[in-house]
Amino acid sequence: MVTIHDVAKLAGVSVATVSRVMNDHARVAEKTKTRVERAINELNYAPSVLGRNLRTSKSSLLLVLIPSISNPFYTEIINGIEDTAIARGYNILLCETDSNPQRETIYFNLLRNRLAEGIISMDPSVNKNKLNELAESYPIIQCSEYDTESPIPYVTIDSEKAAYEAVTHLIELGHRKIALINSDERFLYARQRRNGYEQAMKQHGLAIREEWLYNAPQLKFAAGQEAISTLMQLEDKPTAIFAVSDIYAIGALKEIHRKGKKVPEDIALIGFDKISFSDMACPSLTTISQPMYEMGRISAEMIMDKLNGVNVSSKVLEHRLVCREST
Amino acid sequence: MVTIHDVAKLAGVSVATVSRVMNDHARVAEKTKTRVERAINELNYAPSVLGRNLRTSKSSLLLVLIPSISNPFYTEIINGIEDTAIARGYNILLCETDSNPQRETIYFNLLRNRLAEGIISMDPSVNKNKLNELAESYPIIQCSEYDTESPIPYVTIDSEKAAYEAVTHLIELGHRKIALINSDERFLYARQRRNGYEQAMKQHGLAIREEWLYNAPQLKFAAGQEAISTLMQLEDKPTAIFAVSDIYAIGALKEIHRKGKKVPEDIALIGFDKISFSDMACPSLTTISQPMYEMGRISAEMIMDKLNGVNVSSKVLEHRLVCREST
DNA sequence: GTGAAAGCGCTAACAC
DNA sequence: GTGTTAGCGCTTTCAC
Repeated sequence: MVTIHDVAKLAGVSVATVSRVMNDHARVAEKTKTRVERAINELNYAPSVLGRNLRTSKSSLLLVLIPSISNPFYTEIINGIEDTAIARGYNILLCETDSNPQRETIYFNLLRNRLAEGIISMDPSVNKNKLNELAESYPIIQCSEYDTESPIPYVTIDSEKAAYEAVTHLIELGHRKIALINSDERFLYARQRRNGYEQAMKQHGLAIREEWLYNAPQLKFAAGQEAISTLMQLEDKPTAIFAVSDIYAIGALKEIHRKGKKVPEDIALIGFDKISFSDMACPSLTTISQPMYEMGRISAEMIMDKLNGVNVSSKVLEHRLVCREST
Repeated sequence: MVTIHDVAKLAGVSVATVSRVMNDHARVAEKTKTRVERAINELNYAPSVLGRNLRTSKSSLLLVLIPSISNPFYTEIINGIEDTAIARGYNILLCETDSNPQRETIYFNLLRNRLAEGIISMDPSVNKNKLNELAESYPIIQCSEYDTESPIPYVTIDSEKAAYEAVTHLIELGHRKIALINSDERFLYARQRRNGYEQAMKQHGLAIREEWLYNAPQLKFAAGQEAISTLMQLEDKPTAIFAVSDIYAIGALKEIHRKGKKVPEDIALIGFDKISFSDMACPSLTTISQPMYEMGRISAEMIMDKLNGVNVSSKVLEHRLVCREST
């Protein structure tokens, strides 16, 4: 491995001068600079991030915590984070937590070790206490999912309102029996979307039947399919379904077809997120569009502001109802 | 930040002893050990990866290079890599290259800096010269896409044979006019799958018409849709299509429906990869299944073997034709 | 069994 | 403008 010493030797200068050239700090004579740069090129020198970090406590690395890489919702957010971070000289360390506390600890330690400078967390099941503790010393932003009790700034949408609008859309189409396919209600967004659903139902004087409320165990297509199997066995079947994720909606769509029913004629269906595949489903999915890329971009900007000592405050972005063929 | 010195002070020992306890190296007196461990817990000490790496040139970090995080094909491979790596005490630094040479350089430097110990590359458009040069000094594995000219070990499938089987499947169903939706043929897999397509056609005495060969500019649903727009304008329309990625096939499916045609009655369609969406499409997609998770697992094992000085050799895994409703 | 000290590659304060 | 040097947090010889 070629070090700063090798470069200094070849250029006939001190390591300090090489360092100065690398970081173009103090004024270095044009001639010396050229000589050093030539040496750098000749040796194909790349400064050790390790040595530099150890000295400066800066790593230009951001930790991004996601529960699973397999959900297109997250990948779109990550695109936003990554573009923004890279433009400002930062890189991303993508950490799939799998909602596993042990993995979380590993990643948290990277932060405490100064290997990373801050965290953008999208993990709903993250250890909140630890995260709050960490947030006292390090820049942390929550993206999408957040903790109402915590002072950690977040970027999100108004899930309750969005859910309210989704269900209202179904009601306006004439539906009275509307089921909800929800996630695990340990998650804030799941509770919020349920609230939105209930509000819309109540406000229109519609009954909410316990049996129309389905909580999926995992964020997978299969969960949407299973939800339909359950709901279609009911005596009093729903005529419309609000799924809190496109993933569930797509699974549901598949299963409805398999049962020989039609969307939206027999059952209307609305999803949430507007993942790219939602437009490829047939019929294409009516859904609530989240500004995923934008959420990523803003999270990244917020954390880099924090890194620079700028005060940041939480942001709630706009969602949008996208009417397509499934309603 | 609490350092090894703080622990040493509190425990009333030297930093060397703390280090020994941390790495349970030399024999440390049971009593001293307990004392040190108590201090570690009390201070909530986590050793600095930076300091350690600088000293040992080990980071327990693996670089994973992918062109884009948005493709479910890659995410499934990453799951395999991650599970395997974590089980062996390694972590993943996921690097989205966007096929951008500048980003690649950043990530390559992480390796040269000893911030990462090895690379698993899935990037087909990676700078091959640089990668080969790097491979002389560092453990590198190519996953899925590889370079025939290079000595770098790889894990992949037999794309040519798989394509041959896919097309043969269509021919056996009675199709004579078969189109190919291919990727950019700069990529090896694209050339291989084209070869497989041509072999199958020739062997069955079928004509290959230039106009049935479509090369998509990007790996997006839209590319599959555009392919259909083009193919359906032909005078001599194909009756079946082999798409080298499920992404193209799903886009194609959508566009075929939009044009009021039916799959498989009017046009049969076969994809490649068996991404999770492929089963949610309607009709569900016939496709070539790649053992993505397995490819990831094996890549990770290979690179960790290399890290331990074990010799590794390239592996070609089995694919499988999965017949579903689109053919 | 434990401590002292060198040194990994780098930056920055201080000297000249 | 440039060089000398201390020291970031850690591991590992070498003494004792």
